[in-house]
Amino acid sequence: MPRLPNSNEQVEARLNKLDRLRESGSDPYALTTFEVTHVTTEIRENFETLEGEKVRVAGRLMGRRGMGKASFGDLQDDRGRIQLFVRIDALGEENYAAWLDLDTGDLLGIVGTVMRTRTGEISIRVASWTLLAKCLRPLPEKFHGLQNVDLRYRQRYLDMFVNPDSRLRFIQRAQVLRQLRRTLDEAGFLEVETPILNVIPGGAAARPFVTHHNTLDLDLYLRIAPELYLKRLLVGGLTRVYEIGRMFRNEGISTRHNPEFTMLELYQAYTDYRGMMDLTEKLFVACAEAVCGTTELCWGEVAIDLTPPFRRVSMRDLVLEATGIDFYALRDPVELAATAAAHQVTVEAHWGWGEVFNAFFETFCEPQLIQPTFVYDYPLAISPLAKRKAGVEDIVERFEFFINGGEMANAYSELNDPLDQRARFDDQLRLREAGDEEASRMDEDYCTALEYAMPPAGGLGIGVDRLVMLLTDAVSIRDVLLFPTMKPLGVNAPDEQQSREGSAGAQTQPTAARRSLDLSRVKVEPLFEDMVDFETFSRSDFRVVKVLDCEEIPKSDRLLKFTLDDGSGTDRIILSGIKKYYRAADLIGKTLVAITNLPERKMMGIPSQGMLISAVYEYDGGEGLNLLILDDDIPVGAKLY
RNA sequence: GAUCCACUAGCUCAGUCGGUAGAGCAUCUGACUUUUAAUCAGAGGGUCUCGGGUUCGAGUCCCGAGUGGAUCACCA
Repeated sequence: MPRLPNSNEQVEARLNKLDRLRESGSDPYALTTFEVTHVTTEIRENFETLEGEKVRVAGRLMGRRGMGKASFGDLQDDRGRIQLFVRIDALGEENYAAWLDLDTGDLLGIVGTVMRTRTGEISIRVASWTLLAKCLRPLPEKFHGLQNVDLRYRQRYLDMFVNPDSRLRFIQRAQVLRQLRRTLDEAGFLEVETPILNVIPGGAAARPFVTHHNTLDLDLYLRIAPELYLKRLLVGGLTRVYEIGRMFRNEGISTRHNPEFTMLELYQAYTDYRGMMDLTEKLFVACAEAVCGTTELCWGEVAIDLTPPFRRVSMRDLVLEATGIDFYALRDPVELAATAAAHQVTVEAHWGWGEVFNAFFETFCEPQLIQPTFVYDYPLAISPLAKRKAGVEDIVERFEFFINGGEMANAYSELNDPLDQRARFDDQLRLREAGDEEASRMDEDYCTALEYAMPPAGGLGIGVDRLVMLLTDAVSIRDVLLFPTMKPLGVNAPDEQQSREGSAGAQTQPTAARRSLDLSRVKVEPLFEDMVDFETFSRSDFRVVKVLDCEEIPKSDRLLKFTLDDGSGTDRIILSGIKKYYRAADLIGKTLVAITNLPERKMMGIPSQGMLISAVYEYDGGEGLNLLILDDDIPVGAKLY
């Protein structure tokens, strides 16, 4: 019987070593401290002064090369590796034997002197060592590391100590965050924190995650953007604010999207989107120099040159250049539709000029924006929080910043006209009512804030994960997230969670129908080929009914007797042959569907007034059946069409 | 959500035409007092992701499921 799940002979061998250690009185998990005087990289960098000196280092044993009465090992700490040199005559026979019993992955404290080997490798001659924690599982292959991307994400801790690139990437991520803060702090910005739990998710067009506060009995949303809170702070008198934090959007996952991601948003009073372009340049250059030491980068197959100034071009000019169409001169709806059709741009029914203009940009221009490019002057229709551009109808002062065909930043001259803002929210509400789930919601308090006057300001949002991807040459956003969102495996899988909750007592249904089915074993009846006309169909009266009482018919092994409320005020009795699928008591109070205008029929001497509707199918050779159980909110007597 | 691809030992990967499951690293045993992807000799280790089907016989062919990856859609 293995002592650990997912055990194997290698795990057992390590467990046996653990047993021997404990029997000999040294518990490898008992130590609490170890004094460390140096890290590995320091020793290598300062070898001249440290040679022959005593050092104390700690880390993980990664490689071992035994030579009989002497042996080598590689000790890895958070900065790098250093070689250990161990000799039997330094440790004594017993202690040397214990050293040989160590495994790769074990965490060690080392005391020794700095030396250089015959081949020139800077090493530590081990005088004594301590096992700080025993590693019970074998390490991935030492040369190739951990390649399986699934395992790298699910077991990031393994990935991090086995693949140096991975560890480096997260160190660089921290450098990016530090540099963003440093640059903004030096420019007089104040870092603030605004709520993640929002009553109204605003500031972007995205589907939110919903959660619930029990005490307030209130549905709350995880923020999709901090924008509306940060701009309230401008009203409050702060002139330069920023927030770096996690946003949550309930949307697809891709190499550039994760449901939770990190965004930098900042607002600066008394400037506009041109000021934000300058600041974007400054931030990108500062981060590139801090992390890469240069502004000439490589991202996958492409060379990216971040040397300022970055290209600035209007959306109008880009589309004109790519397609020959001047959207500023294409205001007629009929002409617009014809142009879209001619260019095979798919248009949705409710789209106006702005949406079509944007679709042209996205289709014909966006993928070509490889080198850093500010695209400015966006359609008003897709920018409900941005200020109108003077002199051009339906255009706002907004830019998006692109690198390698992807959006890296988004900025506006912020809309501070309270009446216009209110009208824009109203427009969004109309879209929402028309079914656009991502249209903004009205934020009454935000409108009120604007009524107290918000200074003219520029606002900027930067996708921090994408910036880190660029600076660390990562192809997938998951490579720059420590723990990217994954579907759970094993005990945490959704199916298992359900069955656990079920066995906890809340769900008592014993039926075969409730368990999850192996769909490959389900067979259903072929669809009918004979058609029924609508009139015939609509003469069948399907009604929502509630089970007032349900009892088993004593002498029948199939029948249950239902007393039903069908909304008519008179109880309806229906007998149904589903006893082997459901227990009578479990069905009391359920909301079901019955057909109520069938001729009365006696079963076991009792008249049955209709049929309850079930789903039937063949499962594994036998019959499968599920009664249609509806949401209890549906009113009794409601007619089904 | 759609399409394509992957899943074989702890890890990295082979596996031919459908015919007894392979290597390297790792592990275990032995040799070796300056190696560094140490070396040398030997041994053990497999629910071929899961469930069906075809077949005398399936890692291999077919169907379904799971997880992951890529592309597309979505993400103004």
